[in-house]
Amino acid sequence: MALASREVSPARFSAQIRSHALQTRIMELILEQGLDVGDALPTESDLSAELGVGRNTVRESLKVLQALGVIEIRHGFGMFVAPNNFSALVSGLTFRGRLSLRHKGEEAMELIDVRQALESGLIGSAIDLMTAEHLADLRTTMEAMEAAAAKGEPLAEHDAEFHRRLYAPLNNELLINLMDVFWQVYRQIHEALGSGPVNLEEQARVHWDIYDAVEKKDKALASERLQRHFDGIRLKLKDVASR
Amino acid sequence: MALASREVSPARFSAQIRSHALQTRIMELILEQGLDVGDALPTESDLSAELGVGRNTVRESLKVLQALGVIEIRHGFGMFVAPNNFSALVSGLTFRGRLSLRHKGEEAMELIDVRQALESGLIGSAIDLMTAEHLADLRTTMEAMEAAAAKGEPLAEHDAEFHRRLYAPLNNELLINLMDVFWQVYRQIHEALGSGPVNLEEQARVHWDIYDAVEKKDKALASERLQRHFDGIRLKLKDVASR
DNA sequence: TACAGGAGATGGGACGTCCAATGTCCAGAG
DNA sequence: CTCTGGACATTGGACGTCCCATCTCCTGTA
Repeated sequence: MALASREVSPARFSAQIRSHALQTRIMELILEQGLDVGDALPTESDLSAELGVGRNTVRESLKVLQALGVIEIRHGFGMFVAPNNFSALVSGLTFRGRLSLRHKGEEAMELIDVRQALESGLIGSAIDLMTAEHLADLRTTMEAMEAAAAKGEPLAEHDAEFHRRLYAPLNNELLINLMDVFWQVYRQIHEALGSGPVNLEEQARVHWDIYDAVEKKDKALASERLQRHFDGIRLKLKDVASR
Repeated sequence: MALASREVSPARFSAQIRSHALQTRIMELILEQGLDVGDALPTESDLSAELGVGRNTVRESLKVLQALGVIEIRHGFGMFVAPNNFSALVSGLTFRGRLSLRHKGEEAMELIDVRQALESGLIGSAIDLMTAEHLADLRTTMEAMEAAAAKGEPLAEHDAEFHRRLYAPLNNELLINLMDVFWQVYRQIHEALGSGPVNLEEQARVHWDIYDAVEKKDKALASERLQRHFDGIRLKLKDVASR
């Protein structure tokens, strides 16, 4: 990590800078005009005229903003300031992860590490803030997961829901979104590579263990069991990557 | 491959799905052809022909992939699989943060929460893995920060560098990138709102405190001081947002 | 050998044209 | 009067063409 300065030709990114500038101008325009989530943007033609660039160019920027979750584009209707949406990251990160799996799956593993750090780092606060209602929600999710496991259905959705609800007490939408992103990336990578044999009951049991620890408000135990959960995921990933 | 299911997509998001599909096709193409970081993609014209869509359309997708950090586009030369790059998230997150700051600054605060959770949750592992060399790097950064503070220069860069190096031992690039993103977003939001009076010496001192705890390998103390650091940031943000 | 500059390739961008999806609104049926 | 269906305007989606801007590489000259 000694290399502090990556060699960069000065003009090498001029084009990127220009197009990034256009995106920024559009965002500034939204902010300056006081538009809020759900409000409509000017039409493509208007923007094109207002910004003094061709419609194609403005469209490229708009597509980027859409991909970044800044705006929502609805064919035949208009463009609107988008509600919080991090699905953008999923594509990029998934690509990254899959690309890395060609080598040793390092990046995919890093992703799990970050997820683990976030979750086991925050479980304590989540337990502190957890109400009976939150706990009931969590239990409901677990029961659904168990039922799905018994029927041999995939647990993916229930798994995601469990983690979402586990941290709902923190009332931190950014966190939920981030964890969702990580989770989706993991799932997509796993899907793309074809999952090995999965033990649904085992999966459900691990989650029940976590739930029990949370119910008992035993932070240390919950944290440790989360760690175990992620260790399992890591192992699965390593197995897939080594093929 | 190219599935013939060109059936009607009556969904409200058919357009989004179509354009997302194109992006995915390009990424699949990269993965299938075994391209690695730095390798060149086909030219825009080739892609346009190969994918059976117009050049403008393919360009829109390519711009998105560029924004997502998947590819790097160099004017007059070609397009290449990009090295890890998270600058994309910065735009989206910054916009989000500024949008929310107009109201209550919730999301900016959430961002701090996530950062705090990540950092104070991972400081333990970082300390475990920290070598003498890492520590020396950290100290160098601190000395630079102190010098800057003495000269009345802004500490922003040194601050970022400190946090980067603090977690370098984990050898997790994704984590470093994420923290960088958060830091940049925070800084941009702060800039956009105009920062209040800052006490440079105080800022440097807080970081020295953290450094001392790390040097002593006192995980609990380091974690606590990190918490204090973020509490300070949170306070500053609240102050700015309330004006 | 070194440097300047041209050639060729490639992305950047602008229009213009037409297609497709969506919401609105009005006419006509009941 | 109410409801329904279709015409219509609006707006984004896509494509083709043309030309410009920029880069790398190679050639030729000093």
